[in-house]
Amino acid sequence: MALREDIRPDRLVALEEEVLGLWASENTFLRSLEARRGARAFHFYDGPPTANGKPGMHHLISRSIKDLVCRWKTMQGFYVERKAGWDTHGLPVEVEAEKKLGLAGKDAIEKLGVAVFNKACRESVFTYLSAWEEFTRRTGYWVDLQSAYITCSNEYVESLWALLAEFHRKGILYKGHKVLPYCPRCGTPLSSHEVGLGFKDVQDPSVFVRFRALDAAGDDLPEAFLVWTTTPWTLPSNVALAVHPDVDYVKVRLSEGGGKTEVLWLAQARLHALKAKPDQVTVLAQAKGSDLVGRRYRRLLDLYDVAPTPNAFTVRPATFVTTTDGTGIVHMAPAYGEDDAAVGRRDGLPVLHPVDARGCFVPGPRAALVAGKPVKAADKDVLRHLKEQGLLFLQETLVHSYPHCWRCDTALLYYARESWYLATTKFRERMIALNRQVAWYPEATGAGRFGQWLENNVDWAVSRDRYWGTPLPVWVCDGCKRQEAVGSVAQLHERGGRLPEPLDLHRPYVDEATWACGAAGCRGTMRRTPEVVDCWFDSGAMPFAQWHYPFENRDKVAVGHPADFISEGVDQTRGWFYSLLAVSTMHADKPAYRAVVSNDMVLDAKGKKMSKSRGNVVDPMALVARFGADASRWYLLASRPVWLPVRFDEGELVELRNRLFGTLASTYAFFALYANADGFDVATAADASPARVRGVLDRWLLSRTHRLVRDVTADLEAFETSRAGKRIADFVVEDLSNWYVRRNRRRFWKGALTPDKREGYETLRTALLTVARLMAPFAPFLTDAMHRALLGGAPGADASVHLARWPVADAAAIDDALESRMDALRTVVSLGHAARNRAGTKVRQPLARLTTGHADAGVMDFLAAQRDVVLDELNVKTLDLVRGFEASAAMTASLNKKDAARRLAALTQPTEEAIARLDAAAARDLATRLSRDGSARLALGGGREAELLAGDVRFVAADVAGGTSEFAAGILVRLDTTVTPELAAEGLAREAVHALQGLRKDRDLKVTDRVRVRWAADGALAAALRAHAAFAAEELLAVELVEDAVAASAPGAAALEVAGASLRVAMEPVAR
RNA sequence: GGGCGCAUAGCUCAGUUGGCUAGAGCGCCGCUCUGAUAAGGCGGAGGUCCUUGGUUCGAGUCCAAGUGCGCCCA
Repeated sequence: MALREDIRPDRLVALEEEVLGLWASENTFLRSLEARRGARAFHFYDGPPTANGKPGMHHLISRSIKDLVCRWKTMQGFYVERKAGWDTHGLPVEVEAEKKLGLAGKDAIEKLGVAVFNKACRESVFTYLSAWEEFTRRTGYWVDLQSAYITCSNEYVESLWALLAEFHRKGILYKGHKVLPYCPRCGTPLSSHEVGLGFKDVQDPSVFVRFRALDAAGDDLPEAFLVWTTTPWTLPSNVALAVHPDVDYVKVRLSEGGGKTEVLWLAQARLHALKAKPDQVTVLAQAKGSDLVGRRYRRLLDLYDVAPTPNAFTVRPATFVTTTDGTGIVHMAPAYGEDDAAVGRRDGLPVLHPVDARGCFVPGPRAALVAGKPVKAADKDVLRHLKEQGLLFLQETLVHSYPHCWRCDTALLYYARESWYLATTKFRERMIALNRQVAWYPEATGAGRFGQWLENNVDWAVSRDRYWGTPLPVWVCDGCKRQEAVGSVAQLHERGGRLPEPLDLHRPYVDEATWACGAAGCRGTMRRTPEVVDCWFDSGAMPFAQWHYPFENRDKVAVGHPADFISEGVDQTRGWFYSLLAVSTMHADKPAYRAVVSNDMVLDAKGKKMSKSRGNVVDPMALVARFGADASRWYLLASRPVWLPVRFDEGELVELRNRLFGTLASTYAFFALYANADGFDVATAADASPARVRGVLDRWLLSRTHRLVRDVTADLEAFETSRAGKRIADFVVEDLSNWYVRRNRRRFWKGALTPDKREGYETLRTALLTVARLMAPFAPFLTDAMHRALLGGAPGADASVHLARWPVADAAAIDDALESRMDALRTVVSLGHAARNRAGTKVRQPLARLTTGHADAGVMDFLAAQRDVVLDELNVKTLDLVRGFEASAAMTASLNKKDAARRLAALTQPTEEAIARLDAAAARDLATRLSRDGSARLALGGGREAELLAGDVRFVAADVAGGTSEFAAGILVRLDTTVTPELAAEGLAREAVHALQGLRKDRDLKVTDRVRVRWAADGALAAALRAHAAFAAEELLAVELVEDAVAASAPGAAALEVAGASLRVAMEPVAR
């Protein structure tokens, strides 16, 4: 069966469409799964994208990684289930719906009705569903969309309820306070995204305040804690101080002018904050922060009542305290700082929040100082008061970046609000331990960014005061405040909660389910707390919820959790990567994944983030339509490690398509063309192996192929996709195309299908098949077309590369010696070209002699055996191999530091200098001694001496003689550039053949077409053609080549110019 | 402001445990080859390996500080 010949560089995109058609009609993806059913599973979790935005480049890169790994593992024999998912809840969906409905703010939503609003949210969720489906199909991302999990489905929500109810039962889910950025003018909290829009440099007070220390009995001590703040208005709400437990603190006596002294505590590293001269400061005592924990102090400002708790107005430990500014002692107001609130929750501190929704202090019996004032305006009143009380140590101003409302430019305040939390801090040590079991790529993200984040873990604020999300399944009694978590629809029904049909586990329907509290003496009603769940909880729970666990599929979760592999962008570090780990740790005390690859961003060519406002967004579908999914995927996977940012540059994509995919396709096309011409039938071809193949070039290519298999497999095991990709590209371009095929052109072109030629075809076919398999996970389209063709093009899907097994390297096929000898041969050829170039002699002009030599006997023998390759490549008549030839050149020597330096150590540099000083004769003498004795001593001066071994010194030709010699890599080449009349005639004949080949090409003759040629010329050209008629006829596939007068009107007539002379020809194809 | 990462030729990137006389591809200039190729070959121009200091016989590589950029967080 003939090989198809239309796999060509110019048809790459068309081939992709064709392959997509095959996959659709043959169900190749499902077949690839079926073929592995029952095999060992490789578990993969797909992070859910949200379908109410269009797919972008960042989706293409992370999906390319996922697809690569899943296809590769499938080829390795694993069963890799790929269940898709859709993220459907959350604020972005609500904002979209608000826009669509023309609503502004929560009041408008409530007025319209939550039912109508959530209906709009649900409808908007899949706005771009078809775009996503087409993106998935066209880019070759193999994922099961049919069984995709959808986070807003009743089943999914019910699974979340089960988890949340479990957490509530275990005491992990609780109600507390959360500090949110809040605009006092607009009266609304802002999301972190909105906060990011409004940072401005502002001038704020920077003040140091004395907190008077008390002893255990509550009596004043003659010392104070020195504390720094930029928000004096929060001082009335102070309830504790914080120190870092591991930081060194000192108690110092500070002498001011006039014999005044005072005693202060602060961090040793912050002593300079006192702005005192060294002789004014005496250290009285030293303590770790942990030693100070529990110390009491006198309340700074007693403006508002507060219910004291045991830890109130004491020193607390907190690792967020730094010594980069301030005093290392931090004032804590849990109502106004998230760090403060976290410590407050941990240590049971009261929350003092005397500020109203407009940002003004509330009235109070002792609060005249600030009551009714906007908080920022109260700063100066607070400071004046502290100064009067002698509590203000130092007052300055500071310019720093502070968030402002992006709408009205008001400085934001951080306010405490009620919120539900997951007590992740209780699991911090477990999460850290479990994270250590995870293989992170790159490693630094796991240990660094993620590890640090875990170290500083705070409880997860898991509720949102919104509408479109998983309803928090906690019902609270409006009488006795008793809480009940509901873990399933059935439980809800058991309690008497009723839900309207059809079932929809969302607001407002779930809110309608109520029942009598029933607690002793309570006549209250159980009502659902109105919050919905942070959508990160949705995605973090997907290992369980995607299977409607624990209601169904317990067995699947038992074996499929944790996943073997997940991958997303690095921006998910604190998103999905965290929520997965947190939920898995709390529920199952397991990590959620064993290996995670986090890719970096796709930036524009200038290194700027792609954004709509900048107008530099690249549409992945447009890219794929122009350059193909193969090239686009390869570019993202292999242009650099995926965990570095990509600067997307179209020019590089063009280069990649041309160099790698163009070369591969044309290598295939070359094979198909000649194999078909010879009637070589791939369907009956055997796989080539070194044991079967006699040709050196064939054995060499197979050695390179097996080495490639070995190295690429190792690269992929380490998720080093770029390393693997570069190896493959180098192999395809350098080894396969630029050497093997180039060297085999004549072998395949000439003559009939000899056994040797068959071996060549089989070798090339094996190499192409292997490369197709190695490349298939990266570039699934072209490789599949090639693979099917190379297996004979028989109908049926089994020939798909995606059903093939990943190649296994045969160590016995890897021949180091052969490969290094071939390198030497290629060096000889390369040097020969350089010599010709320098001499200004075209390769078409034959030359008589090339002389070369090499110290290694194996290389010499190889060069002798392969002399025809050299002669052909360089168009010379004879190759002289001279042993020791390189020694005849004038030489300089240099120290091979890599090998010698470790042994020579401190003598390295003197030795290097001594060797560099050797003249040509001394260098040759050293070379002689080293090659004869294997070692030599070299005097270094100063009575020192270096012992050198044979490999320690490199010898380099110092002086290349004229334009005829070249030297590199231990090989010297000398070219005899004399052109005798005979050689000139042959050169001329070749010029004529070249011109006639051009004519064949111009006439669109097939490579295999025979021709009949008549020609006429004068002088040297005529003589040359007569002398080399047989050669010319063979090259031209001329059945007849006769010298005869050619009339311009003759059929197939043309006038050519050859080396300045005129050649008239008539060329006609011969009907076969 | 904090954490993490990155910084090597005009561009994109290699550079493994320190041994470098710093490489590749593209682009540029010159020459050349070609009946597989959107290619290939040979040569050339182009580098304070971000800066400063340190460790070492020796630093692109290790350490410290700084600068710039990116991401995440505040």
